[in-house]
Amino acid sequence: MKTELTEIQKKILDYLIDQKISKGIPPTLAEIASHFGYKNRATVQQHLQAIEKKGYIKKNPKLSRAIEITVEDKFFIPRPVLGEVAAGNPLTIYPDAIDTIELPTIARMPKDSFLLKVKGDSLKDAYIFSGDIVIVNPNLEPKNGQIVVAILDDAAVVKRFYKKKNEIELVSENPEYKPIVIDKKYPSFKIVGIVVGVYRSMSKKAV
Amino acid sequence: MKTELTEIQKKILDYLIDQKISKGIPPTLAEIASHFGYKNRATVQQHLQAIEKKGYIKKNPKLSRAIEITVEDKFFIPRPVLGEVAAGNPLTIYPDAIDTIELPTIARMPKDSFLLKVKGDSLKDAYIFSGDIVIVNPNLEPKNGQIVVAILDDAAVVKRFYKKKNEIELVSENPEYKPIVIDKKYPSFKIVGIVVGVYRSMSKKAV
DNA sequence: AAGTTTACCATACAAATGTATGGTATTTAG
DNA sequence: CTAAATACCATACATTTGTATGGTAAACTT
Repeated sequence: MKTELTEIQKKILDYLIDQKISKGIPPTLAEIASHFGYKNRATVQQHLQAIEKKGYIKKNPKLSRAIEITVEDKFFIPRPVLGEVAAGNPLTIYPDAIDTIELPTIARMPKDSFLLKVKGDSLKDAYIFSGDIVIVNPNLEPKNGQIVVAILDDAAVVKRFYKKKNEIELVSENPEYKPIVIDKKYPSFKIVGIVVGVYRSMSKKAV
Repeated sequence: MKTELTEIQKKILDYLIDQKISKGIPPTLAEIASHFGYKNRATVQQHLQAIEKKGYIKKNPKLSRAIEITVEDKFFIPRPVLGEVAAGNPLTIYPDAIDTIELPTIARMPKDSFLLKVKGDSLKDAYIFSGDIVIVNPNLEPKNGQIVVAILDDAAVVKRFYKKKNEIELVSENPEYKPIVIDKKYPSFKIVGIVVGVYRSMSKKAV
């Protein structure tokens, strides 16, 4: 029953998905109409009916915002990964998203936190591997022993954090890499955030 | 400004969060009222006002379902972990939740999927370790090479799945453990679901 | 040329929704 | 004891929302 969508229908479906990611809730007919410049909701209504007929969404009648997205392959939603971060030697951070990963379900990012893809194996004894996605929270104070993301001379690293008297030590879990020691006042050093979780998608294929 | 919530207010906030996770959208006043057995929406309305006053939510006036959860420390949402699952030798599965973990909202799970805590190290070469939380989707067909959760004689295991002619082979990544071979018709064997993701919380303290 | 699909508009309406106001009973704080 | 906070109820009302119906115009079948 799944026919192709027309261009406009595709745009509306994209908008539905986009809203569910960014706002957390699907829009109302009025909001869709306003976004696309339609002067009344009936137009949207008819588009939604067409999209539903083609099997991409399911509407719960009478209830507001009750648009369910039923497309199987939209189950996983691409989210931008802001950059790669080196667990071993520093890597340059990318200005924009370099990649997207498929995070399960239509989910909202925790406020203010972001994702980084780890490259390198220096944290392998902390069970973080190349390709893993770390969830970074920039609003927490790092404590000794926690794993942090830091910027050092325009490159980003993921290391375990230790605060000393006048300096900060960033150590790798992997003994092959030596600790980085930075003076606290070193200008081009900044803690980006602490790693609050590690996520790895297994959906595509086996490792 | 963040005063303590009363018991009932806490329950309502929990319900809001829960609905946002499971249904994807916040409930309407009527839905909340019906869930708690209130005979009219005004009661809910007053509770929401109280919760908003205490700074836990933010309401967008006039709009339906426009309840935003603003609690910073609700960054992580408690989710029940349904049981432990053995990566090495089979472990008994628990009927009810054995634990809750704080799952970041980004790693939110596809509908119907659930969490299991891995115990044992037989999958350590697939980078899954004891204590990790696996996200299990019961609605996907397992393909060869994927990591699945299976029930075998009332115990659950996490293994890599291989389908043969008349039997199914469940292999560990760790060479110390031997593959389990099951006849396809073996009665007390069932694939529970496939592992779509692995999550590990790093927030509490360093490993 | 006639019919179908697509893409809009306008109007109308019932139900859902949020909100305002006032009331009662119980508990808690001063 | 009095006042305030809490936890409900009832009623009322303006919007919002979803939906039904009918109409116009362009594009594309057949």
